[in-house]
Amino acid sequence: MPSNRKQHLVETALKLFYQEGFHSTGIDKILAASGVAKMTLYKHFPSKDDLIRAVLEERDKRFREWFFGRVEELGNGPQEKLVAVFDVLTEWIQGDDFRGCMFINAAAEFSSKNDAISQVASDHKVLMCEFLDGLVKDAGYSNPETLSYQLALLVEGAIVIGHVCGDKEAGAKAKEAALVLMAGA
Amino acid sequence: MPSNRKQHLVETALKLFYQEGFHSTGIDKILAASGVAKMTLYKHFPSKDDLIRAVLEERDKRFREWFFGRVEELGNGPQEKLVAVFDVLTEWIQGDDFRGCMFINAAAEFSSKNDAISQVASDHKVLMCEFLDGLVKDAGYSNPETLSYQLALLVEGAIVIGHVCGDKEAGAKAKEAALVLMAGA
DNA sequence: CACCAAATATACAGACCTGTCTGTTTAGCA
DNA sequence: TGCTAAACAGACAGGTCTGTATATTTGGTG
Repeated sequence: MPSNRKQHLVETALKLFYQEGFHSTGIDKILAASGVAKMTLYKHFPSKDDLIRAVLEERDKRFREWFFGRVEELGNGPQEKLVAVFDVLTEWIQGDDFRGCMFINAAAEFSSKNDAISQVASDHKVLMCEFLDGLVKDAGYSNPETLSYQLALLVEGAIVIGHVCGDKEAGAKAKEAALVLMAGA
Repeated sequence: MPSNRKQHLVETALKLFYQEGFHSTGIDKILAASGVAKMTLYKHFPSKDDLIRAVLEERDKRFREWFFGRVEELGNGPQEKLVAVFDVLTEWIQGDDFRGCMFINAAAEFSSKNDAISQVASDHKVLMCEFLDGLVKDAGYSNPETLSYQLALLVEGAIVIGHVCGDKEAGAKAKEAALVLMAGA
């Protein structure tokens, strides 16, 4: 095992940043939790910001992999997959470790002047929207961009209400709304 | 003028916390920007957390006052007011100083272990939902709770996408979706 | 075994942050 | 004018944070 230290650092930081936030999680806490030496961290990541960016990119990769994969598992046709999006969303929100969307949280913590981090957050949301857009197009709706954007609004709304208000039913309620919008489109 | 210092502190902190985040804004920055002495701050607020709570409570008060008032201005009947919600939302998102919802941002920055701050954020969202619920009931919809929750999802979704992706049209697009949901209810 | 690169422990610099302490100045009011 | 309470300036304590320097230990490979 060559340098799985780097991966291990990202892993640990991912968990801590998500659970406690970026500013609240100091480098030392990540080092203690991972059992890695400080010099090793700074060899792989020139600064904390670089580590944060790496963590966000990893999170984006994993989350989309999980989310998209789960949607494919649950839904058979394109129409069913579209509905499954909201079942997967519900699964996520109802999970014990749910603490909102890491990218929304990052955008909240880093003002827009931190372009690099804000950009990763924005990119993630764009990729999520594009996934929805693909499903809507596959399902053959007219005006697909309109519908997919509207479904994205519901997804983001459910994440926020699920997090801020702790409403575990936010995903299920978003699903109901989505069905209305899909029926009307 | 006796103790408008306290109010002035809240004012300055409100602006800085919203623009740059809570952790990124140090006490000293607030003092420098407001021209108030440190001892004065700590006389009125025992800790930074107390100041943050006071700021959030003030923000909640002002924001709802502005938002609700603006909705009343723009809409005549209950139905029109419901639509106006999304016009006011759009106004907000399109404003130059828009940096998302301060309560979503607070919830992101303070993990749920900080009960007091998370509670203020949750309370704010509940009050916003109740406002929507009142409008929906006035408009005479059946299943008002269902519709008002769905509209709330759209509102929160638009705030998030408007912030994270910088999409100034998020409010207008949420309005379209709202009209579909209202027509289907 | 010997070598070498990687990772380690640990101390430290320097910045910043919250919160306190001390003494001075201001401003309203009798 | 003189009293009083509030706000002031500014130094300081104590902690935490990021990032660096140094010297030691590990672990894989010839």
